[in-house]
Amino acid sequence: MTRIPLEERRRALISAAVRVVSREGVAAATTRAIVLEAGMPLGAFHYVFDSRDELLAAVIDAVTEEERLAAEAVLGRDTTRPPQLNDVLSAGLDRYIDLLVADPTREQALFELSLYSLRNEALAGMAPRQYEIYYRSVRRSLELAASACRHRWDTPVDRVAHHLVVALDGVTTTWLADRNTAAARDTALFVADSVARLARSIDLTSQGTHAD
Amino acid sequence: MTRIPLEERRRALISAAVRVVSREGVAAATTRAIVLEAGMPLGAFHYVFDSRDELLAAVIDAVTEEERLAAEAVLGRDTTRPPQLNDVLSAGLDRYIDLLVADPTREQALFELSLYSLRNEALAGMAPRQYEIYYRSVRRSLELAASACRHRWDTPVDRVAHHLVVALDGVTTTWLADRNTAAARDTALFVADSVARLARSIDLTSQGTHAD
DNA sequence: GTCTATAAAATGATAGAC
DNA sequence: GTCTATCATTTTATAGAC
Repeated sequence: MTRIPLEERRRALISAAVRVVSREGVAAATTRAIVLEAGMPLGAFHYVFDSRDELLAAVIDAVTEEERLAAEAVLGRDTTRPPQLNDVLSAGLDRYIDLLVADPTREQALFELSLYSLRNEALAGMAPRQYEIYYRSVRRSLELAASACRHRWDTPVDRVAHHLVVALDGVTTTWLADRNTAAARDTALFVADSVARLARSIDLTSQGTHAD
Repeated sequence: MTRIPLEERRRALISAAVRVVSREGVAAATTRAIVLEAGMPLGAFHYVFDSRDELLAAVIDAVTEEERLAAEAVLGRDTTRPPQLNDVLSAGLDRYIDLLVADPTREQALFELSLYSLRNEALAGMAPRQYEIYYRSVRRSLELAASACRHRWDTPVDRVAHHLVVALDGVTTTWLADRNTAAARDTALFVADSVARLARSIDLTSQGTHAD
């Protein structure tokens, strides 16, 4: 038969695994289900990966990278460019909720993979790395947002980023459970206002939202 | 052999399942592992439950009730009774983080069970019920806290409770991944201050934290 | 009711023909 | 390299002896 390059097969298997995990969960992502999704024979799996866990590690890396790109697209660029920082943050959070509602199983898969890695010694260290990337990505977006609104962060931006990732995670897990979109958006607005208080205007030292 | 009452056996199996799920995760909580933990023969499992999923549903109910009691103990009663609402909230959140750090696998198990129920039709409806209980429990604690501090909530307390459950969930998932306790406590403080702004003093209409 | 033995199905991984 | 066939385990659930 025609030989398929190793890298191509690897990408195909990771891509198939992402779809299966998202659609049916980590538990259902068996080697059989994955190769079926990829249209490969079962034996082909071990051309590339030594074990299922080795594939899942690659899957975590792949979805983390996708999530990073999505986060920067959602929080980073803003077409309307409103002057108020809380409006920028609120718009970003609202767009994240749009993504969540549009594809709930994807966000659920991220949590399942993260929790799975915490239970598995072979995947130790994946979760801290995954979240380090989230923090960095959100921090970068916060710096851009403040800059665009002519604000500066009074609180170290690392801490602000941590607050925001906590809020994103919490909104996601609660919405996945209760599907109350109105409540999620209401909390997003509260978070945007609260976080915006941690910055002040560059232009006028005594103006803008005061710190206390 | 001596006959064991059905209810007693049921309690023993649920209790054993809680320990196994907490210690090793939902995936490892097989019927074999559970009856081994309970010191029963494999066949005894089906005296009580028709299936593994039926047991897991009972487990979710049990841990949700335990979590409700823990939440009210943590956020509700406060021995020092400080006058400032943000201090009461901050102390409550700090005590929750103490519990999380002391027994991380327990909190992880709650998420695993919740996500598992979302993937399984036989357990449909468990997650919304679980979170409804959390919301009610936190709302009750918020009412007590405000009352003790002679404050009233400007925002409907249902919404405040939702904000707080989001924060608790987010602090938990991020800490489980990165184990950064200092960052978790820092965000807890930020949440306490932000949430406290949603209430104002009963005594003086124009005093207390203003709403905007 | 109790519990051993086993059925029936699914899984990760591999052997071996081509 | 490719892929079928199969191994060895593990799983839920049940049958049947006592």
